[in-house]
Formats: sequence, structure tokens, C-alpha cells
Amino acid sequence: MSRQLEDLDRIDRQILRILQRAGRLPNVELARRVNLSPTPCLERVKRLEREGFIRDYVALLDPLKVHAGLVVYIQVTLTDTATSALEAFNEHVSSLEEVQECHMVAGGFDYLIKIRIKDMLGYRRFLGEKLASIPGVRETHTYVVIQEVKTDTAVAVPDPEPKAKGKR
Amino acid sequence: MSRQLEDLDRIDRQILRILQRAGRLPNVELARRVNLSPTPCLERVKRLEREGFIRDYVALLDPLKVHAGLVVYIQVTLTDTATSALEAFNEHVSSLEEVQECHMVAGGFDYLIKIRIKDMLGYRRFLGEKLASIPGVRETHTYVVIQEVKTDTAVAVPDPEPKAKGKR
DNA sequence: AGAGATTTCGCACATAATCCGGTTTTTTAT
DNA sequence: ATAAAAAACCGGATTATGTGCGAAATCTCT
Repeated sequence: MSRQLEDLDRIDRQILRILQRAGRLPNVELARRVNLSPTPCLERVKRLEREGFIRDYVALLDPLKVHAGLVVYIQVTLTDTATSALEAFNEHVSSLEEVQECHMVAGGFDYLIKIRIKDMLGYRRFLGEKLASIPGVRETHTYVVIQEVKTDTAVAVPDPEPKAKGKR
Repeated sequence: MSRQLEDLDRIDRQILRILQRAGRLPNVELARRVNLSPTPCLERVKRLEREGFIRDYVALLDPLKVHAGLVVYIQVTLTDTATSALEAFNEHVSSLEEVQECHMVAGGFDYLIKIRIKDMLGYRRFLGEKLASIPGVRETHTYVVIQEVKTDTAVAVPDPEPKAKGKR
């Protein structure tokens, strides 16, 4: 019923690659680029949305211009690692607007959090007023980002295998 | 000439918040939500784009469906920390499609890299074939993500200060 | 080779984006 | 405070884009 990545032909993958970089590209222009007429192209896009390959469309802002130019990673270790404690922590962290990402990791500490704030004062406020007030936080370790070398929301979409009895 | 965040009124900020979550929202609908007619609303959006508050629009894919469900963070330490060596490393890393983010950090190690791959095999391949082949890599440390608690591309846009001699 | 299914195309229609002129509101200066 | 100037807003007309439908073309399978 719902297709796998393997079921997508070359054109579907092209569409995904293009829309990852230009989400507002008019359908007529998208169609031109993948050598289709607008109708089947739109049909493909809609289908990719319906099947969940495309999750949603967003505008990306310039972090510097909205006072979120400073990126800080924070390692967090909890005192209690019972499931309920973890879930409570998940809830708390997810509600903090400064937190862009939060991952539970294996290999040394429990969580890795990425936050965006304006400056060091913003970081201090976050740590003191927000993170520290979450119960069960045993230890934090801070990594301040000096330079953002690469930031990309796009993921690689592999080319289709030229199957023996392949599609089209 | 180019406005600062402080120069944006309540409506501009509303627009930014909405478009961060629904980048393809039709202008007529956006106008309705911020209580404007389509014309001035579109003018504001275009202006925000022109001034660089809105960087671009993208489609977000479901990582699981495109074989990029596994997130791994890698700490990397270089042998040589001269500027030229750092720049060379930056170039190399940026060209790797698995790398979603790469930051130079202070506080213990040199780089923190976030990659997205299909599975552990993909990780091994990345480490062995891609990262290890970059010259100057002294040491790497891996953090495998067990659970993605939060992932958000939106940043917080603060409310405007109700200035004394305020705008409008 | 031929029947059936899928995909494609082109045209018609609906919706949204864009342009233009005039009006109102806000700002600036006296 | 009042008047002039500037900026922002609105409504309707025009253009472009998105969307629905039937026909043609392509591909699949026996």
C-alpha cells in the first residue's frame, strides 16, 4: 500500500532532492526540471506527501537576524534513568523553545541537546532558569560552537537500483 | 537600510513564526491569520525575504523513509590545528552528503559532526571510507542516538518591546 | 501479439499571486 | 495641535499557477 524508497523511480527521487532545497518552487517549474508536464508532476508530489516521504514545508530564518546566532551543545546526565524519569525529562525539554534538538545517546552520557540563543547571557539564563529547574538533572557539560561549518536540512536520496525487471 | 529584529512589529513576527511551521501556506490564508488583506501581507513577506530574515523555503523529508533514520554524532580531533588545516577539513566535511551539521567547538574537542545514515553498516562505511580518508584526523569519538526526543527547525521569535515612542 | 492497467498529456476551470490606483493611517515638522 | 509628507493598507483587475477530467500513449503480463 505505502511505497518504500525502493519503489520510487528516478523522477520521484529527483523531485525529493529538488524540493528539499526549494520547497516553494512552482509546480510548473518543477515539472520542467524533471521533464514532465505539470499534471503528472503535481500528482507525484501529492502522492509523496500523502505517503509521508515529504513531511512538511518550512521557511528557514537567518538565526543571526532573530537573535539566535549562538549555538551551544549541552550534555546532560540524569540522576534517575528509569523510564518514567526519562519520559518526564523528554516532556520538559521538548517544551523549551531554545531547544532545537534533543537526542538520547549511548556511549558516555545520557542526552545531547542543541540550543540556539542570542549570546552568552542567553545561555546563562537558559541554563539557570530553564534547564536547571528540570528535576533529575545530575550533571551538564557545555560545548560552545565557535563556527558553524555546515548546516543542512537536506538528506541524501540515493539513486534507484537499475533493477533487472525494473520500473519504467 | 536593512531592518533589525527590533524594527519588526507584531505582525512581521507573527508571519515569521507561521512560515517557519508552514512554509507553503497560501498568502491569502496567511493574510487572514494575521488580520490583513492579501496585498500588504505579501508585501511584508517579500520584504522579509529581501532583507534576509527568511533565508529560504525547504521541504522536510521523513528520514526513516529515505534510509537516513540513524543519527550519529562524532567528535573529531585534528592533529594540526593551524588555520589552513582547519579550512581544509571544513571543505572536506562540507562535501560529504551524510553530514547534516558540522560545528567547530570550544571545550575539549575540536569538531562536533552530526550525520544521518541508514544503519550501523552505513555508519561503518562513512567512518571508514569517508571520514578516515580526510587527512589530519587524529581521533574520533562516536555517540549513537538511541531516540530523537526533539527536532525542530524553527527558532523562537521574541515579541516586540512596547517601546515608549513606538512604531505604528 | 493483445488485453488491461498505469502513466502521461493537453485543455478547461478554480484558485492564488501580482499589479495598480486611491484611501486611510501614521509619522514628521512647524 | 495642525498640516504636510510618508508609509501602510485595501479593493478590484490582470496574470500566473494549481487542479480536475477525458483521451492518448506506454508499459505489464499472459
